Amino acid sequence: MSAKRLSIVDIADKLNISKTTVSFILNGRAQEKRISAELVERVLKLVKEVGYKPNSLAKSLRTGKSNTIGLMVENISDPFFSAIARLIEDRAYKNGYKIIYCSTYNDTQKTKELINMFRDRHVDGYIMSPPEGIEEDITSLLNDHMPVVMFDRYLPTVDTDYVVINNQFSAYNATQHLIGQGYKNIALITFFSNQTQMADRVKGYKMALKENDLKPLVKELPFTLNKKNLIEPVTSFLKSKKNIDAILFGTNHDATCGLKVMQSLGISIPNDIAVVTFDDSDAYELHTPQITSIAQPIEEIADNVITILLNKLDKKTEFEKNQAITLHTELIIRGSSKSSK
Amino acid sequence: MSAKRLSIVDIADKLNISKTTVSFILNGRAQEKRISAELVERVLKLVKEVGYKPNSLAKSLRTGKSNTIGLMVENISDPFFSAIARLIEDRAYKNGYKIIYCSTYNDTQKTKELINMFRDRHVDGYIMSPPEGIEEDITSLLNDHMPVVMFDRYLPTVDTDYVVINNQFSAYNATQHLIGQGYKNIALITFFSNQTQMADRVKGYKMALKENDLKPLVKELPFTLNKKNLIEPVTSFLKSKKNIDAILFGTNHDATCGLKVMQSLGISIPNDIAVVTFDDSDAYELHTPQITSIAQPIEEIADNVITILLNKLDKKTEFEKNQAITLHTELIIRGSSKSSK
DNA sequence: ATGAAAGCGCTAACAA
DNA sequence: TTGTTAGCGCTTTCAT
Repeated sequence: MSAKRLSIVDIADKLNISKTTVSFILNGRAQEKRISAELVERVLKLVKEVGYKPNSLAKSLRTGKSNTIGLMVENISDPFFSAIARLIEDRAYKNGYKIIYCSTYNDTQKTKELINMFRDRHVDGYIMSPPEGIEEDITSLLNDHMPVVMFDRYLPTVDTDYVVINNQFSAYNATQHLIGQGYKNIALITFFSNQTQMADRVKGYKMALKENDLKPLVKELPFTLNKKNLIEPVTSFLKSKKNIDAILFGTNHDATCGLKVMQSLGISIPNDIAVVTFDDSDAYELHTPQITSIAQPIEEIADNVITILLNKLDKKTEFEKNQAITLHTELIIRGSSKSSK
Repeated sequence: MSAKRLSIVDIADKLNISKTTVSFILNGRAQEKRISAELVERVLKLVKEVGYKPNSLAKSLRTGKSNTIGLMVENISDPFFSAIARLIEDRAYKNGYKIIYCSTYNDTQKTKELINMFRDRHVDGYIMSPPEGIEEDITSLLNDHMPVVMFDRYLPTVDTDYVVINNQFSAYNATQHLIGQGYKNIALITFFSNQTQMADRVKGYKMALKENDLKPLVKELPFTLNKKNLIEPVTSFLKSKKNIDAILFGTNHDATCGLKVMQSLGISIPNDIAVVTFDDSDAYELHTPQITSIAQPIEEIADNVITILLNKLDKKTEFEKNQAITLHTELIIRGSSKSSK
């Protein structure tokens, strides 16, 4: 067992032909090179017989193409990102691409290093939910003609393809819904960031309030992997703001934590406080009462992202206009935001 | 911008030395090769200045090492697996390894192909939660001296390292807990598989019942990504078995689905039916009542897995005994399994 | 219609 | 102490 791995030369030698010929045949250029059908057949047969597989490293070194996509998400263990990752992975593999992935944890420095690693490994394209402060690195990537597709958020000063949702309207719409149900003291609890998606959510929320002459109240949380770190700030916030009658959560992470706090404080939903959150999840459907959520079109997001990237990867002509795709969310109204008044 | 990427020769030329010297210095063999500290300094300075990065493909081609780990999980969007993936990824990157990952969906054929892809890409080691029927492929990997670490389950007929939990005892213990609370008609609802973890869970469940002269009732579900496919079988099962007073779910996937069905059927927990499930999750803590769960030691699992693999990767001497690590779960008793009698 | 040979960027045995 | 050189396995130009 474990015989030395065969190389293209071995194949060529066994058939007493040159490795060039084998290479042409294996790369589907037999026609073009007018290699006899008979020879093609023999080569293919032997290849199958001995289970020869070209060494992809050598191939990559030579061609400069690695058939690898670098996928950088905020956190692979977040349900939103892992769902997207799974769908992207599927399509990528089906198209002959492998995925190298990593989580950025919104850490700029870490992301810079990761980009370097990816670059170093000659990934053919990048998919990322970028943290702030890496505009330069991305620009440098683009200058090297690397395709980069962003999702969930984008960098306003960098011209790339991206796929996002209509964050501002989604937040606006959700807030209007709460207002329509008679709530007047609506807080927004969200992790703090200048990233576009967050900025837009805050904007939409404030706009709805303004239109109704209500006062915004935003509680910004730090970005943290550990929900435990959020318990304390959320608890003290809820304890100090007794007049809040509704909350909009900016992400599922924030909401899950917020719900736990409300549970432990004995706050009744929606009687004491109504709840709406970004991102849907089984947990919200199972919750009593069920939680109203702003559901992102996960499949559509993943689909658009990978389609755009595969397209760019296909064409030599990479001088197409970049695409900015904005998808729509669905406000799923459930018990947590029904008026109790 | 986007100047042609520098190679080691460029560095050597600029300094009028040979690329060998540069290579030695960059690989920390300057001492050993007694290269003058002064030269080392000059090289390092230039390298930093121009931002030279060795081409890792070329390096891999030459050394046969890719500094890549292949990670194959059942489904990256499952919270259990994505949590493990995140932790493994972290440690891997900290140790200079990248991760190529994929989801197997328990599909044997797909997994075979993926193993070939990984092998093709010269990953240095494998981490996987293996589906059934790939014993041969793994054996072949082992014969080629590739380190393979399994987790969540293992293949009884293949001698590899693996990290699992004490499934049988965990199921036994949970079932005993239900019995202790006075429940007598305890069903096990789980996705069907001959994989070790599932077989052991069923075994533990049955053993507890037998000890108490109770009758087992196992509802096997198909493996499916889409929870919708489980709704129907679970619903009809619950409708037809009116005398069930408690359920043990085999995975979080099954439980989440089961809870939805119970919700829609208006089954009260624990009054009508008590519930315990494998795998803990925020959703269960948020559920009303909170769901008793068998919590797996995620950090410990990930930690052991990656530690074992990194060790193997480090040593040239790979002829150490394989490790079989069995970790313990924690039965977190909550409202869903408290006696109502 | 097929082959020889150069070279992708790197490491390491061997020379000097 | 440093350099020469032969590959790793593949693609591709240029010959034949």
